[in-house]
Amino acid sequence: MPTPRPQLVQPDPDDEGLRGHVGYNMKRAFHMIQMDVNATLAPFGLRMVTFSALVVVMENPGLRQSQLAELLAIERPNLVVILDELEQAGLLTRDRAPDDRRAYALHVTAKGLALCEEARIAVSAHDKRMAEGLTDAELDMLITALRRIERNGKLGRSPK
Amino acid sequence: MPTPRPQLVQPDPDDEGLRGHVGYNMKRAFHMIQMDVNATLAPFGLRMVTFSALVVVMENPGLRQSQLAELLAIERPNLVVILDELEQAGLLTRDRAPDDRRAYALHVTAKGLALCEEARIAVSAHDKRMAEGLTDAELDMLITALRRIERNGKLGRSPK
DNA sequence: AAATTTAGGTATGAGTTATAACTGTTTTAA
DNA sequence: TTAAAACAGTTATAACTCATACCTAAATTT
Repeated sequence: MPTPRPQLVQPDPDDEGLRGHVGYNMKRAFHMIQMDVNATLAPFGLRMVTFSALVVVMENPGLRQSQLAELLAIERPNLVVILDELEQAGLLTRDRAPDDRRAYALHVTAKGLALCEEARIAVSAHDKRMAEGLTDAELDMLITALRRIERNGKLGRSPK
Repeated sequence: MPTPRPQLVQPDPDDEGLRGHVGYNMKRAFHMIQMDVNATLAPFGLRMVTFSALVVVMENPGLRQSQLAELLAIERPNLVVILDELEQAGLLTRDRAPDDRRAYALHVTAKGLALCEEARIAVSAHDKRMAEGLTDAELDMLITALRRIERNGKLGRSPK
């Protein structure tokens, strides 16, 4: 008696088989964060990357584009349009570097500084929202673990 | 005396101003994981999504496409090409559901099962590699935190 | 029986990331 | 002191992911 192929086995299907993998959970969590942070930054005319660039330039005035690309782990060609966006919005300037006529020294404008401060408050609120239910210690450990994973990934790829 | 604008302030520029935000750290960590897991799965002809789909179908035989899309948080249109890929590779089948002529019941083939088991071992090795330096307890907490964030994001968006 | 909903699919557009190659400038070396 | 190499920024482009609108066939509702 050939048993017919079962069509519906699980009464309540689930993805628990994947939940043990870090990558799967992180992909889903990151997707949520990305949605939320972009919605948070939209009123400021910013995206996650442009916000990141703005903060780093603000805290490292005079930075070169290549340095910024290196810090943010972004390819230089992609950074160009990001800076175009920020420059056009009047949030930062590309000043020619006096000692190297190839390079630009990046500076945040007063307008950029003000917007960045406001956006930062909004992002911090977003952080708090997304981390609801986690203790401060758990949050610290989360960030430590994420940095550890990033570092492990770097070590694995191209020891340079 | 008008002071000239400083061009290089930080001797060693950094992105510490962003490191306090969960999203920034997660983006970078996830990027590393994605690189590594895709490199890990490439020899099997799989990507992160196709692997995920394969595992979930394997553990929930007879699943409908819409159920799979729901479980993986993927839009139905995007799932189509993923299943095309897996079906063409002979790893799973789309069997017409006897009780509903619109629907397909998904099943993993013997070939798919074998490949999936092997790929899983490779992915587990990848997990271990990426989590090096974290204790089991820390890893558990990381996953718990990620699921918490995912859930917080879901609650925030579309209460449905 | 007509209207609505559902399952799967097609087509398409937006957004992100990566690569190759180019211009102009600086540095290194012959 | 030129010639070669390296570097800063840019352009163009391709691959991949994700989302939306719309279509068909079949089921369900009214």
